[in-house]
Amino acid sequence: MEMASNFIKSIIEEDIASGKVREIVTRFPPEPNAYLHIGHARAIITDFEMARIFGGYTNLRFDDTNPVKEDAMFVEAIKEDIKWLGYTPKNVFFGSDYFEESYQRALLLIRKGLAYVDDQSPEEVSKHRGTLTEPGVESPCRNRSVEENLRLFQEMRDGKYADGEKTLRAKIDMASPNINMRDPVIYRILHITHHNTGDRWCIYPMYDFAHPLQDAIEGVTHSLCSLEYVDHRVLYDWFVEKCEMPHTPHQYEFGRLNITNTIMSKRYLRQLVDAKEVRGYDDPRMPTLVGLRRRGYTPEAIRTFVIGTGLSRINSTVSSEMLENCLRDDLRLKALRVNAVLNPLKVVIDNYPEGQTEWFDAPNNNENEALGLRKIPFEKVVYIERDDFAETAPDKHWKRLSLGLEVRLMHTYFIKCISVVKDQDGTPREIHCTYDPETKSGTGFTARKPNGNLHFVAAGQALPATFNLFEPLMVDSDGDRPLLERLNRDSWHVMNGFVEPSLKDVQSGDKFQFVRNGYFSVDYDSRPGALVFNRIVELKSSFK
RNA sequence: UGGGCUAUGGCCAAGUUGGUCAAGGCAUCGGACUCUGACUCCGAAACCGCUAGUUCGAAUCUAGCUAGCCCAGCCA
Repeated sequence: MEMASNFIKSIIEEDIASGKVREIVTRFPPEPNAYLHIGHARAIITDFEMARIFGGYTNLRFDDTNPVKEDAMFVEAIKEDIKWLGYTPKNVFFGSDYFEESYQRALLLIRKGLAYVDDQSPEEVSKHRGTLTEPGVESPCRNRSVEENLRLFQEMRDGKYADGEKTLRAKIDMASPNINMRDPVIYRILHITHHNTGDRWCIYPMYDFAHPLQDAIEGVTHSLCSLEYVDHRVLYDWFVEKCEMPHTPHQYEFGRLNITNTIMSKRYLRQLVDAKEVRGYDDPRMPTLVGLRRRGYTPEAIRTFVIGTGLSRINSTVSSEMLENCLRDDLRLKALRVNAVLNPLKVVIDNYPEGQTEWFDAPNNNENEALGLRKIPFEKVVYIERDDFAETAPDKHWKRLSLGLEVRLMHTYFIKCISVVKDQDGTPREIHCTYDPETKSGTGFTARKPNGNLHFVAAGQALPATFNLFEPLMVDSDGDRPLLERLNRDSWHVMNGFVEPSLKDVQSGDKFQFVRNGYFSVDYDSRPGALVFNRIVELKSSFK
């Protein structure tokens, strides 16, 4: 699937047409402090696709300028997720690779009288910043001499000051209506060991200063980010210009991607894990890439979803059904369509010989012959879904089994229900049927129409299996109450049933369509003899 | 009158030298087909946030208005 027309693509096309840029270079700059989720997928896919479409390339750059928040463990996880999505960065860099250069550029700013060391405490800085409607007040340190600033900044670097004691600030405009321009802090003191640079530095650049410099150093042409950075763009441009960067990157912003009934913020996801409301970041109900992967989502489905939802300057909330549809679409012709009974009801076929097993050919995918055939067994005792039987048909639209009605067990025979054995409470324990040898599949029998086609599993050949069915962790319609209050605590249902024998040797991650039910993926915990399947999505159904 | 951004059917989203019926996807509702109530195939809905202008003609131009989102971390 190709990306449709969107405003960023148009900008790039114009830039190429006008000769403004020759090769497109983008970057994906995650901060290594969390697992990636499907919201990030939009950024990743946009960054990589934009470069790919125009024959350029994309760098992966870990934005590790704040050692208090970051963790090397996420570096590998993020690399893995990007690879899984199908992308390969041209280079893998770290923001910390540019600490020395950033430092030199800060020095340049100081020499040009465009940066100064401030002695104010964080509280004072905050107080003097002003408000949305009132200008800020200038720091008493604002007009220090270049020499003094140079000396102080050197001392900051040398570790003479404690955390928070001093900062380096850009000298811009304390009265700017854009608060980002009110002398933003560009270096802060942090006596902490950095996962990459160890104890080499105790001053670290802020995002607003570091990011444009990193982009410029790498030769990024189009620096794509989300809408909340619109107000930072003027600062971005200011730093590139004032620091005299030899290359001028440009920032473009697009809206974030949200999905209905899906929690997407780092904070909430962490909360779910910490509160043990889910089994970890790779819980199949989580919107993290590791969670979606475990659930069984394919990278292709995620890519078509992201590309299909388009790109604009609106923070959009796309229906989760769209994502589900992308998964079905991806697996429709790829997945083997096999039989699984999640909630079994025993069916005894009275007139079928005891101990006999007949093997029938069944297409693995009736829309894709290339996937071939497999054998499925038929026997005297089989299982069907409990939902596929009702003692008396509820209405004329009922296309399943009932007393006196005849249905086809797919790829085998018609069976007719003649009696029901019930438990004390009235629930059917088993039902008795007869089969009609005349109706054998493949013989071209057309004398009667069955009242439906049911999937089944022959009892003697059935493999026991566990099925995990999922619901959203929360529902949007629950309003604005705190997350943990509107959590759906019954979002994971476990069913125990059977699958057909052809599934004996499935491997973790294998995907199937369980006929008339949905798409399933073999869970990581699945073992031969103890199969575990996760339902990725249900099949659509017009059954009411 | 702080600054910035946005506004096209239920949800996304094309469309910007003004002019064939305002793409497409998801969802929804009908119908056909079917050895999956799946798939597939037909059919159905918007006058483009509002108002007033410019024009033979505007979603596309102008003015005013309304609504939503973002910004006061030594976070990113």
